[in-house]
Amino acid sequence: MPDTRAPRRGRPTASSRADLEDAAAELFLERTYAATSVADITQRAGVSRTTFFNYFTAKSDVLWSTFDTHIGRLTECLADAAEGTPAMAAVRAAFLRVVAPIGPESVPWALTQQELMGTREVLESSGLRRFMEQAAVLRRFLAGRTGLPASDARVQSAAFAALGAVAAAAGAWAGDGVGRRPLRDYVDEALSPVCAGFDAAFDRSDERQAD
Amino acid sequence: MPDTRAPRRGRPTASSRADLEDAAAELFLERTYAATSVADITQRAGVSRTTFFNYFTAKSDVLWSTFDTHIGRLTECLADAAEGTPAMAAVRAAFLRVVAPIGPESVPWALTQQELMGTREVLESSGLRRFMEQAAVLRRFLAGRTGLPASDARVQSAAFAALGAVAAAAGAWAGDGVGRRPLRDYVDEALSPVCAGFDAAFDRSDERQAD
DNA sequence: CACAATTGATGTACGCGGTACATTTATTCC
DNA sequence: GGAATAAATGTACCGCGTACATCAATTGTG
Repeated sequence: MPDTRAPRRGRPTASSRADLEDAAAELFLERTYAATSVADITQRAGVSRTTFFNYFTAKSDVLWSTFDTHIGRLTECLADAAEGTPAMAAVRAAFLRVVAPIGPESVPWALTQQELMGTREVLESSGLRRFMEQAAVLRRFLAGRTGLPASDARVQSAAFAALGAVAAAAGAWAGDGVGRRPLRDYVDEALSPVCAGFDAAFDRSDERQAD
Repeated sequence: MPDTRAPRRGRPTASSRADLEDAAAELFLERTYAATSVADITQRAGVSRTTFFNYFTAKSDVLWSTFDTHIGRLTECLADAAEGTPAMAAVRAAFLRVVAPIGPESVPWALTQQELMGTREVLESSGLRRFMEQAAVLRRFLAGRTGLPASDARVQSAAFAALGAVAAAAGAWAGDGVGRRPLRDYVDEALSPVCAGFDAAFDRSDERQAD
């Protein structure tokens, strides 16, 4: 985003996130993620180790670069959702907007080549922080829409279920070969039944609350 | 479990997991989790740093000791589930069995005193590995019961939703004060709607599959 | 009782991730 | 030609986790 065409003040950036990502991807493929140190990455990219941490907050962030750029829009996409629609339907719409710009070509390597890179374990431990962050976003939204507390079990279940569906969709998307359709289609299919089911459940709870 | 009353062969254990847990709990309360090093813990417990890693594989494991001892039973409890019952009903029954022995008194400190100990963040990053492990267990079970592939979005959604409900229940349980009921009750309430909803959805998908 | 076998505890050394911070280099604005 | 700004570097450090060799205490056996 800071691709400010107009030259800003201080020293211009010599390297870029993309440079580091490329170098990292090469090395991960050559010797797996675990066997590649941050120093290795920066050495190949031709920068100092310190520079790496100017661009990423952790080694595992490299694997999540594309994800991180898109997922930030979830909050605003939720805010855009029409007031009248059921809560989970709004969640579904928001997710579809978020993943809309992700074409069939932009699959992260970390997903397609888990075994090769040995990233499965890291993806889990580092991905789950992100999972919880988005779960918190969804919980807040669902709480606002349903009137239930954010700590309510149904709210949390719905949030987790939605994220699980999206994760499953992403997995299927990455798993399909070159003939894969855009991610949006997978997410749509995965979320439909989940959202329908929970919206029905929330409706019932509304009735109960009205007592 | 290796509480073999009959004395085994080699040198007997001088310290114990419990000793280290106690020492750790003290220090976490005094200076938070982050500010406590493994060396601090072992020093207070009166053992060497190396010994810590004979009892735990990571510093964060201390927070999950009770959880880890119980959750291992999930797989067998699932296996015990009657064949005829719907898949998610079986999941619910299995979870209820797992948490049955957990009384109102055995709340882990890490949950009740998150702010004090500063464990929230660590609980997330270390807890999520466990979350995924159990999610995999549930996915395998649900896939077997429903005939769907373990990678199916509905299967994964159901697994995540169930775990989310259990997590929410545990949070509510820990959040309630001394008057809390046994964890079993919270889990029961949280899982009921989720399991009912997904079992219904799986039924519909069975019909569709029959086409 | 001596001695092997076993098993827990210790010490040492190291690699790596991540942080902090001071310093240098390159650019724009005045 | 400077300030001011911002990126890049160097250095030093801490703590987690691992590997591995060594020591210590116990049981069994001849």
